[in-house]
Amino acid sequence: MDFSLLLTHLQKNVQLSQEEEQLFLSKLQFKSVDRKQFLYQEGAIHQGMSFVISGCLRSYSLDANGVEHILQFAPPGWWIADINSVNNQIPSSLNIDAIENSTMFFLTHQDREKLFVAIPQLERFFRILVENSLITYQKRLLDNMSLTAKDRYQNFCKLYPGLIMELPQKQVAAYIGVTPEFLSKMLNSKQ
Amino acid sequence: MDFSLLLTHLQKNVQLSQEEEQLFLSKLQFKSVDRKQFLYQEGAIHQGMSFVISGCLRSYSLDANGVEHILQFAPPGWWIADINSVNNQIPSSLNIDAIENSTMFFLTHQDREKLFVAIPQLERFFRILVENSLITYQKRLLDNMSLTAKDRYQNFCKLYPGLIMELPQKQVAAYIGVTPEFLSKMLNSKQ
DNA sequence: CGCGACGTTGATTTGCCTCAACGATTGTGG
DNA sequence: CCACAATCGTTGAGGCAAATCAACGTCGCG
Repeated sequence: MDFSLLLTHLQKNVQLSQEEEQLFLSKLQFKSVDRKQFLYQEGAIHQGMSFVISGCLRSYSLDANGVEHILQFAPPGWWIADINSVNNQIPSSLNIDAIENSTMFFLTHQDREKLFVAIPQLERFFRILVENSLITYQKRLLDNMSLTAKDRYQNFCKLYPGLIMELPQKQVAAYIGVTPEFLSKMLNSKQ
Repeated sequence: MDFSLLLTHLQKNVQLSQEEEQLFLSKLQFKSVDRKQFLYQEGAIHQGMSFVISGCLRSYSLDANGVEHILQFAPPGWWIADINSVNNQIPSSLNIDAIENSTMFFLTHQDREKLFVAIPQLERFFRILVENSLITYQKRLLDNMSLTAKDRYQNFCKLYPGLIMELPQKQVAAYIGVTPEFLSKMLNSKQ
């Protein structure tokens, strides 16, 4: 099992002792999800969060008309979860599925709570993680309120520079908040 | 100095010893900001976060055309800050000002960091706080992508039930992401 | 009182959506 | 290995939600 990606990520933010590190890693469950398969679906109570090792996951909701709106992509090195469902143990309004065949480390809510008691620094790690996440969502919300679709597309290209190549256009459209048709016209119109 | 609102808020999430509680409170600076005055402006490096005791603050950005987009209202019992500027000590892209004459407890980034070392449970408190905040921003983002202005308005009424009464309509418009003119027409059209 | 901020209303415009049709590509089973 | 279905991107015609611009009434406040 290759923990190097996760450990690098961890050590960038906090320092754990050998024992703490081992305890943390021991709680992780390896999972793999094939392309187009769900990790969790809307309506289910999601049991934990995933740290993606390979492939790519996404979380999205379906609106009243059945249209997908993508909240997040999770390429390797990213965490993904429906925090609301996991933390409060309530049915999720999100779907999480794999865009490509993917592998991940999975941490249940219960295990995470136990780890927080045993390893206070881990709580610090997740606080930092979530604060950074909050910053990006606040920025994205303001961008959605103030920018045109074209500008949001360019922002997307910067945020996920590697991803833009290998992602179907309709996924990008569902992320920046336009229809696939409109994105197509936008990209093919001069200027 | 009346800490009761803050202490209630704190005790709902974590248990601190008497000494820890005192240490925490000792780091808070009382501030008051008059109506229409800034706590911090765009371009400045924001120094900390505020817990509102009375009145109401707001954070917002100005877009390329000078239009305001409101990220958050903070009535009594709410925290407000530009986390990105505070955490990373970079110039803010947000303004924070007072809608009404307001009072608050102010906690600097430096003091908060010191407190996290002395009181691990406080790090837990803020992790929980930020996770809940993240949940609401994720929901708001999805709402912005999938709902009509009318539905967003109704959501707003639920989220800030007391506030809707005393808030100028144009502030509500700047929060839900429509022009004041359109909100006016929306509210005055039957159905 | 008079000014400035706010809400209202109307005419017009526009960014983006809807629906529909049609190639191109992919992948899958016979 | 080919045939067919499914998925995706493209393009066009038309429609709608919301923006823009402008004018005007009202109110609170210095």
